Amino acid sequence: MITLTRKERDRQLRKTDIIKAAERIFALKGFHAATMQDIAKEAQYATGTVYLYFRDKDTLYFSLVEEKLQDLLESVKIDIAKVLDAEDKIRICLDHNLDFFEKNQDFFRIFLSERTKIQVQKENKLYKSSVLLQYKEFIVSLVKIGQQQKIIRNDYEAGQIAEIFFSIFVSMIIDWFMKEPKNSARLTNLSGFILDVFLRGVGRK
Amino acid sequence: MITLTRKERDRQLRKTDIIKAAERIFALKGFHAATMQDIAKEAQYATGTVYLYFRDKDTLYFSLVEEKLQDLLESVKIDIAKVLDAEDKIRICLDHNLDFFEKNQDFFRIFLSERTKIQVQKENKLYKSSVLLQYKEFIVSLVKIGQQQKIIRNDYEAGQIAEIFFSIFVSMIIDWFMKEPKNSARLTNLSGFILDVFLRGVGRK
DNA sequence: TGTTAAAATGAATACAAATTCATTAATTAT
DNA sequence: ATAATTAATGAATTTGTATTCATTTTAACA
Repeated sequence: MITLTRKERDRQLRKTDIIKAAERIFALKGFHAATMQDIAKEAQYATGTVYLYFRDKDTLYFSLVEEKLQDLLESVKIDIAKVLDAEDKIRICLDHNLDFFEKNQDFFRIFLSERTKIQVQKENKLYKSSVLLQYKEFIVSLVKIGQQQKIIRNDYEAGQIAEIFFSIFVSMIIDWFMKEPKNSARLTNLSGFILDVFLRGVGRK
Repeated sequence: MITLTRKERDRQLRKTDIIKAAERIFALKGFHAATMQDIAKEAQYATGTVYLYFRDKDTLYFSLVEEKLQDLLESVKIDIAKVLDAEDKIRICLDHNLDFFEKNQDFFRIFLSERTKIQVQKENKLYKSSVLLQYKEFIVSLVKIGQQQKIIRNDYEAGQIAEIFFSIFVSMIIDWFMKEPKNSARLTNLSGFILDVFLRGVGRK
């Protein structure tokens, strides 16, 4: 049975190769303008080969989003469990995200366009990005911990506050990406600023 | 020459009809999945007729975005000029936007997907959504007024703060849209909450 | 009311790209 | 080493839809 396992591993490696290529192409051209040929070429395979690993273009796209987000979410969860203080948890979550997206700029572009979609209909199948939902749920849970520990107001809904937290840091990443020359400063340097704005606002006093 | 003018007016009316139909279809299906046939049908014209009014699909799409945003921006600017206090200006801007997007929910979906793009390449032509840029510039100018009047911190860049303001209110609109049953409460009711979070943050103290 | 011009139609065309599949190459087993 | 199995190839097929244009309908005008 060792043979089977190695085969499986090989197959997985090739899938990952294709996903990496797809990531670059989708980020560069967007979902529709990216062709399966582009992706195959980038991955150094023939067009048909991609179809041996992914049923169709949608499946490839969703596998990519799910896999990446899953990785991010898992690693954030592990690190967050190490501390008890809510503000620390939030800071760690933020740092992790900033670090992740700095290292995965291609994926960030894809992530951005996914953010508002959540689900996509094709024929009679309905693909839901369950990980994106989990991701959002996770942030809500963080906010709730903050509310319990009294560092976050509880006269506002946790869902709304989570949405605000999320949108602030996403907007700061966008802002960072826009600036030339890229990679001038580390994105993680913004973590203090973002947390400050989130907790204390931008008011003068 | 009266004939010519009336003709022009008629033509404009038909263009607006088509834009309204396009708005519904693009919002429902997204740019790529929306077909020119869908749009023509929705506008109660034949497919070819649409092409008598808009060169191609991209042009139709951009006309729609530009026209709508232009309207919003103009009306906000007019109302804002009526007051001098920065916080009043910001509140009016907010109210206007919330009211506008509540009344133009289809357009909001389109707006969302435009937000991060700004420009689109087709063949050798480059379409820039200049109004979206103007819109963002306008918010930056509001923030600067706030900084001058000392209600907004000036140790942060106006551009960044504008991005934050923008993203907070967009995220609150998304949140409102998600909630069922729709239209439960007026979106404009959120204006106080948003302004509060923006200026004072979500911290407990 | 008949003639001409403008507008609308929608089937036909063009084209791009997703997907398939008969063929070829590479691996594995004997 | 050879056969059998599995993987890869990429040209051909299929599909979907933007765009065109010959024809029909409507409006303008005398």
